[in-house]
Amino acid sequence: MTKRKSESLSPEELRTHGDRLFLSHLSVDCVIFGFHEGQLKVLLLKWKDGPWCLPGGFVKHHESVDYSATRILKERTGLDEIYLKQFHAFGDPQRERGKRYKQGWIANRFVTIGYYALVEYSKVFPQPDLLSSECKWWDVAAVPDLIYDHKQIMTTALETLRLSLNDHPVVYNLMPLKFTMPELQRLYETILGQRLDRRNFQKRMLALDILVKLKERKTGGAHKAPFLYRFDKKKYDRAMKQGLVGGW
Amino acid sequence: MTKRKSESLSPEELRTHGDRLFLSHLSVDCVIFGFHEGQLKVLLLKWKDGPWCLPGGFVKHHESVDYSATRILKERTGLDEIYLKQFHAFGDPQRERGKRYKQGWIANRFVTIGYYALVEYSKVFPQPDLLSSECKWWDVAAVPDLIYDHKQIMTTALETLRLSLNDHPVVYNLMPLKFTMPELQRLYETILGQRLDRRNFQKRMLALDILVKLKERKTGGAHKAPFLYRFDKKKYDRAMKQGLVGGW
DNA sequence: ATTTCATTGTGTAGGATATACACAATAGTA
DNA sequence: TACTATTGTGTATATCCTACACAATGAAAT
Repeated sequence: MTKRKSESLSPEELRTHGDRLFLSHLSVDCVIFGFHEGQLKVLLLKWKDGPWCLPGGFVKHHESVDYSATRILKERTGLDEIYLKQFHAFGDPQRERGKRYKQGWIANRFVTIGYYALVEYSKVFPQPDLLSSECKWWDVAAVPDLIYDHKQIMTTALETLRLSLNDHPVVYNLMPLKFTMPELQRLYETILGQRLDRRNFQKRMLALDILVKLKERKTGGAHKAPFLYRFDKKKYDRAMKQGLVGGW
Repeated sequence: MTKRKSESLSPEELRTHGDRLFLSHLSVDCVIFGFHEGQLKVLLLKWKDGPWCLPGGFVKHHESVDYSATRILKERTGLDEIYLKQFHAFGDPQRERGKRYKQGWIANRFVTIGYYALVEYSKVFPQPDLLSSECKWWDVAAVPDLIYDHKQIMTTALETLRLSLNDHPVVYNLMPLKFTMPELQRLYETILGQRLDRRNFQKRMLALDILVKLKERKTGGAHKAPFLYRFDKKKYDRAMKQGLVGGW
């Protein structure tokens, strides 16, 4: 095994001899969530002349899988230091049925490891990769047909996010620096797929003791100006570590 | 690619040419939990002339990863139809440092997918595999040094189990058909690593509405004979599906 | 300038749930 | 027969969750 390999492959080389650079049979797919104008969004790629799919990639020979996910994320969004969490591996041999490539390395069976990312919408500049013609945000509620089992991967990611909301206030990573309580509530509601009581929501959020109420209000809206809040990063980090309730 | 391959390999063939039967770079490890005499147990293998490790194996070319885990479990415990859950993939390139094999297929880097299983102790007849000399239960609190990152894999499994206890009454799979409330409490306590109040525990368990109190008592103990309980499978299954509390 | 209206800010009462704690009953043992 | 560790059951309190009401406000409509 040579010590160093070419650090990049052409699309053609990838198809035929991806194993020069990457582990065989293993891929990574990222479900990248954002939040904008009251809607939960997910970042999708469109293959040249083909279907939509999740941004994904492969694992280099001497690279950790976590790092692969980070790298893919960086390539697609330009973002570093993102909240990124592995949530499930998808290992059905039929998961890629209908694959377009019948030959070469790329035609192999791939087990894919799913990660979801929470990013601040406004900071992202979507970038298609070499095999793609488009890279853009979609409303979670309105994603088109996706390739292979990518729809299921997305659904599982959302499900995981929804559950983790119970014990971890992960939404920090989706919100801008300053935000109003109604905006935060909208985010919870889209993730949970359920309306929440405005007053109880506020009480619950404040009880977490991770928010700071600012003096400013958000003006420009057509009604009473809501206060702005920001996260108290220290308290937020502590809450993330400890978990929220416990149950036992 | 030939359609059918030999369904088994000798240990030597596995070392040198495992890829005839298995996917490269991918393995499965199982953390098999049991409960006996008030202690949470985990099933470990000992390599011939080597360290202890988790029961694991590889993924056949046309087999789902879930099935691989099921197969490995069956081989080690003789059990079918077991509660088995994927919990994390471990993909650090350094995770197998100190590997004994320097050559051949087995020397490759492996990303491993962790599953944990909950089994009824009394039904298990531990069986070593071809590479192992021993297969036996260890107290979770007293497992020896394990190979590679297997200790961390076990810890992560336990952590996952502990958290899932909050929303799913998974212990069904660890208990015998009939059991007493103190026995059930002992199980919760060992999983959680924490003492619980006897009276509140009972109330909480009964409130789940998944237990049936039997007329019989467990005799033979040195004190007041406790009642026996069993799970109401229907209600239990419903509780497993729905989750327990919700939070939101 | 005044009214309108959707929205925000804040509080309270009631119910459900969790926690802390006490005493009687009992099966084997001394 | 008394003793002891354990089990069965209940209650009072605090805490949390849920449902709901009313005043304040800022832009838009009149």
